[in-house]
Amino acid sequence: MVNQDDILNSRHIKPTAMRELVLKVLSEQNTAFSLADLEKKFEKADRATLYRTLKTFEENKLIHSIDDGTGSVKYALCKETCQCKPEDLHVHFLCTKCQHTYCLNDIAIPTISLPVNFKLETINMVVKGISINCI
Amino acid sequence: MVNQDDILNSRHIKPTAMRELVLKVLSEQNTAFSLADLEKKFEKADRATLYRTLKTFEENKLIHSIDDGTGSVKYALCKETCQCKPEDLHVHFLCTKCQHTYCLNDIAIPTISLPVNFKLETINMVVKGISINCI
DNA sequence: AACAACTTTGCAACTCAGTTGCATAAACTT
DNA sequence: AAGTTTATGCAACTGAGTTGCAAAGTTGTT
Repeated sequence: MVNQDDILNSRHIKPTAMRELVLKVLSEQNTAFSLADLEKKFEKADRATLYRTLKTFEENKLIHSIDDGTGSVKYALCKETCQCKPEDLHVHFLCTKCQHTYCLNDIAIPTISLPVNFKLETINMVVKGISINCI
Repeated sequence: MVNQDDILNSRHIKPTAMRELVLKVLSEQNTAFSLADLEKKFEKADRATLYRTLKTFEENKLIHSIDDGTGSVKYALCKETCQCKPEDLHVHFLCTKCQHTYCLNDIAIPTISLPVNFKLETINMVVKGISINCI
């Protein structure tokens, strides 16, 4: 098993106790995680600290954020090699019943040919529907 | 020119003075419009009324909503024939400089082959980058 | 035209996600 | 160990979205 500190260091994030705990929780999830979800896991931690921890992780590409339209931004761990460039991006799936958001890591976002007057930077693609667990 | 009331009636929305005004403003835009944008256009109208007007329009598929990740949902007129089914959907473009969101009506959302355990209902696809007007 | 029934509007208030300032605590530097 | 930088905790605020309720407007019936 890979050491949490190694992961943090490899992304140039100083490993603090708080950050190790947050990383641990994130790596135990199989669906994306909101700030509110995270708060529930840490009865005694401060919302602002968790918020800034997520921001730090995101800035350093340890996690990526997903805007799934539920009103709260969710986060999920990036793959080790991820640089969050367009070619690294994948599709996300939001279950409209349980509100869980899944990373479909194996489904790359299709290439789009934009009109010439638009220059692409990134793409957010969220498929919504029902996950079989919820039928 | 098509009559506002005819448009409202064709979507089974009772034409009131307020709704005609909102529809008029919406049809004059070439980018998607948020509730806050709408408020600015009507110094004296109430936010809740505008909010409910947009909701009514959306429920009746006169407009569609776009979650572009800016934190405020935007709205744009549907094409006459639109029923907001997956095959009616198009890609949206958010300019990260001016925050305007464009409907790319001619770019349909590509078909995705989902894992068998997910049943598709709808897709939100937002391409982000710079519009040439903003360079 | 007058009445009742229903719909829309305006006002006020509230929720919740996200965010920031500031003081304290912890970690790092020499 | 002293001083500098960085992270954390608390409090407070912003802004989008939303709801309850009463007043105003609309529609249908006689």
